[in-house]
Amino acid sequence: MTAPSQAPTQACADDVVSIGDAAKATGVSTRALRYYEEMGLVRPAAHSPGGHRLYAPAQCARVRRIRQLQDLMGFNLAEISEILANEDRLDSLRDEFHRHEDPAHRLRIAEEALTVMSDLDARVEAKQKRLAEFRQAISERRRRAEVVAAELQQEAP
Amino acid sequence: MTAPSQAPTQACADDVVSIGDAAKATGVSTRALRYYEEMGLVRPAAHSPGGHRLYAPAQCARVRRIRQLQDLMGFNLAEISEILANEDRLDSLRDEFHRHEDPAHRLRIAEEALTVMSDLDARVEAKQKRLAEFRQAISERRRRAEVVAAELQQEAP
DNA sequence: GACGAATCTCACGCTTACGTAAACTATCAG
DNA sequence: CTGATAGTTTACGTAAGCGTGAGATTCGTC
Repeated sequence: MTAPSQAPTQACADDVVSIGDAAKATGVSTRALRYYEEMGLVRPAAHSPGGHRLYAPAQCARVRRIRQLQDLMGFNLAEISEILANEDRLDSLRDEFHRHEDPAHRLRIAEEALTVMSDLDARVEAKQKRLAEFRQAISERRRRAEVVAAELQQEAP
Repeated sequence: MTAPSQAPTQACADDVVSIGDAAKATGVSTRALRYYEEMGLVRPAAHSPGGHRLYAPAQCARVRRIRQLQDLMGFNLAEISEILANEDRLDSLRDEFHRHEDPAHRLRIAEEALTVMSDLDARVEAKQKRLAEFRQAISERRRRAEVVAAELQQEAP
């Protein structure tokens, strides 16, 4: 198993930053970082001997991803947790794929990846559909109003 | 001004129901109904002499609309409040439109309706756009995986 | 090694959207 | 008129997603 961004690896030792710098780099508060960790969303790449959290670029990217899913797409942390789990699974499947040569094995991996992506997609599709319907309803009323307005423009210019 | 679903009219006297029946009819709790009222989203059509809330079909429809915007589209009550205000405004513009014959006046009404609808649409468009981008990203990865899987199918059937 | 800044771990506070219990009152069947 | 049922207000409880100290440690710098 290899969930890259989430793995509790002892870090590449290099380019890890403190929680404060990670916060600045991602635009979230240190409190939020600790909260995400508590919720199992992002674990520091390592800890200093004294117990301070250390974040590698991968973790910062993960945090930015979390905010994206939150702010821009309106998922809650529970949903985000599942989505990230799926994405992590995809990454690990990629790794596994490249580590094996056997076509039959690769096929099984590719197929699992496809189901995971279907799951991800379905999750979003539902949300998107509602919005599309809503916009449809608005745009219909809008077109009718535009026709009326155009007619009135002719009548009383 | 005529905001149909929201007007504190003394009701059509007919077919108004108690809060309990309104709750059953809309699928929300009585607590939620009182909360929506407190937040200024839905006012009962009338009250019984003893002070009990009475809901007409229009209010029930409004409540269902609220849940739709909440559950299916992920708006919070503050946003919903604004959306409903816009929709109420559209309704009252419709009424006003039909009460006046003057083309110039009608044109002004139609134009305001158009701006209100633009506002409503813009609100949703942003949300929808994010979701579309997300799905796009997924479907690209998906297509690549499908190609790989197809190739492997050939190789090891 | 000392000192200020940054982190650490509790731990309580805040907002949203209600749930839930308490103590009364209104409505309706009989 | 009498319950039983349903409704009313008031008010505290809850889960999510952090904000904000408090008091103790640790880090980086001189």
